[in-house]
Amino acid sequence: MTWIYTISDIERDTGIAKDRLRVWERRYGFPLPQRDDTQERVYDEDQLLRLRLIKRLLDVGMRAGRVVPMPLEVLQREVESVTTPIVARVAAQEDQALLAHLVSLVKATNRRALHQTLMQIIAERGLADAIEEVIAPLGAQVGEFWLSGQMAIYQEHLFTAVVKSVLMQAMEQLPLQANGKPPRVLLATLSTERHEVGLLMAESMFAQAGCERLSLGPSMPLTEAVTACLAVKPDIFALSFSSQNAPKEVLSQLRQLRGMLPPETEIWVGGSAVALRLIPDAKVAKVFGRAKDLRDAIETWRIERH
Amino acid sequence: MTWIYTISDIERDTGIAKDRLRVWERRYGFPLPQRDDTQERVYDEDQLLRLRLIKRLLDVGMRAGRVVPMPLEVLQREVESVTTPIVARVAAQEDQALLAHLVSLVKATNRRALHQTLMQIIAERGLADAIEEVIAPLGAQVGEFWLSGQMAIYQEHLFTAVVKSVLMQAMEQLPLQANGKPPRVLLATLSTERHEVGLLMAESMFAQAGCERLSLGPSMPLTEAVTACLAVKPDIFALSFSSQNAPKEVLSQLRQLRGMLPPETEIWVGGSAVALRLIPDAKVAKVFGRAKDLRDAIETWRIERH
DNA sequence: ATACTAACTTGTCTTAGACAAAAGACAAAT
DNA sequence: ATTTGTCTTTTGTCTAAGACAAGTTAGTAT
Repeated sequence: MTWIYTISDIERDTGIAKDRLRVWERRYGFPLPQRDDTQERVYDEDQLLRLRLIKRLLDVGMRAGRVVPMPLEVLQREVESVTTPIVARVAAQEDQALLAHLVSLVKATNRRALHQTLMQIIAERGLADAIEEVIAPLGAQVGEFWLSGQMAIYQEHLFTAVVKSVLMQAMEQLPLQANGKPPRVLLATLSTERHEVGLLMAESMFAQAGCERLSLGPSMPLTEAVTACLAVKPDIFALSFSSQNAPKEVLSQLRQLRGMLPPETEIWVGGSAVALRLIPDAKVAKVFGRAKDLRDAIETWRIERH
Repeated sequence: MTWIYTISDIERDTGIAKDRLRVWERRYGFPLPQRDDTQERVYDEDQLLRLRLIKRLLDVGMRAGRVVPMPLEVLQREVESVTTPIVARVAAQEDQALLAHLVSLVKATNRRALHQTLMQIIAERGLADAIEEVIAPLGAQVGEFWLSGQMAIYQEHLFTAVVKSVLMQAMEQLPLQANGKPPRVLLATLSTERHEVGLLMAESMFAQAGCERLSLGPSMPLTEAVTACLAVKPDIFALSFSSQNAPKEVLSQLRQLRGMLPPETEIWVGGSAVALRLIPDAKVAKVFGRAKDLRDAIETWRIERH
């Protein structure tokens, strides 16, 4: 069975806006969908696949004029060359076997075993190290497998669901007396963001450090995030942006936020969004590339402020 | 300081598509934004506020032509009159005080106390009863408070975050030997859906009943949900639709699903979406209005099939 | 009352042109 | 050799008004 898609379906699936799809068609000649009886665009499976790869390459900063007209094989080659080095350097040598095992559990949709194994790793290494050394690298690897078609989206979702459950459970099991120390942190993702795991990993790092934390969960409208921040008055407002976000949007939202929040509230951001590497001056927000940096930054904050 | 918004900001914040905003302007004369120096629409705080209320009334099934032109005061009155009766009938008399207390914890953004109290209630009543008697009614009440403006969105998010954590934790703590019984259930929400709590409550009910369950979490693209279903071959595919979904979309997605899935896979749906009340025949999907019905249905399924 | 048809509502699609912001290219200045 | 400034190209999103398919309501006939 082969499926067909409307322009809305494609937008929902790939995150590429309708206007953008139409203008690509006009300018680059791709995608050139069929039309139905009322002249409306009808896309096929192949086009969806290509568009997913295109989105991924745009997300890492390539330009539309170069990427959009590429045939499927070239796209696959490009994506591979972009992602392979990431996966390779993401985990320590000695954990590669463990990662392979965990990946196999995801592929077998073995929820129970995956959950147990991850909980055990957290028990052995501690929450922060488990995230840095195993969970984050595993997430990167699962993402790459999904992209290259070696893993179905539902398996990636399953993985995400298990990780969420594991992290929440692990945070609840942290010793209680460690909680409530400064800095006070408010966590959220803004409304364009659909990925919650990055935020949970950040929250876990704060929890491990004993910070007093309050997570609003995913998808807060910008204005509401500001309201929350003014009410809660945290020391730090922590945000997570996945690579699915348009760089433009990320920067504009961060600038708006910085303008609306009182200057004494620090903004810390993390995640895989490219835009974060482009934030020019630290006056807007403090950017974190790796979980480890977050741990150090909390230490530094405490030394400086207390 | 008063903020202004572009049409994109408004779309992001309210979830109303740009096309829709423009056509409302043309047809109903609202919102009539100012224009900037390049003739682009500039919305103000008041318009955003009105649009948020309008969206809520549309979500409960009112028609655009009636709602969109309403002035602010009328909108507020309408919202109030819609929500009050719902809250009144939602919980048993003897739990009203408890609910009021829990609401006060949400309003005080007291995450810790809320979490502890809910866990305690689950320990006393069991997961299923706690959901039916306390968590679901509380959710309804929080939703209505949010709707009527007595509670900020961030407080609703906070509540949601705590409930997610509580339910996940509670499910993990269920006795292991109770798991693995039929029916096998696959759970998901489709890609338009942003609300995860309804799904988690459903999952909890299945978990309490000892069903073998696999949750794909929120926001699965329709075609991927089908792929997952064909791979996992569950007895039941359970879906949750919140009221934020356009009724049109819900019905069309359910019809598509029913067409794509093998007939022996039952489709069970629940949630606050208005469209669910319109599903005419049980051939498309089995609809659940209350958590209790789900419990009964699992029993019935077991008797009929085993 | 019920069923059927007709009229109205409403959201989303269509077209093509315009333009601002970002990125790239390249020369001049430090 | 790097930085700085300017010019050009790229790219996404805005604009307009029209069309139409589903869904909803109203009206008529049975």
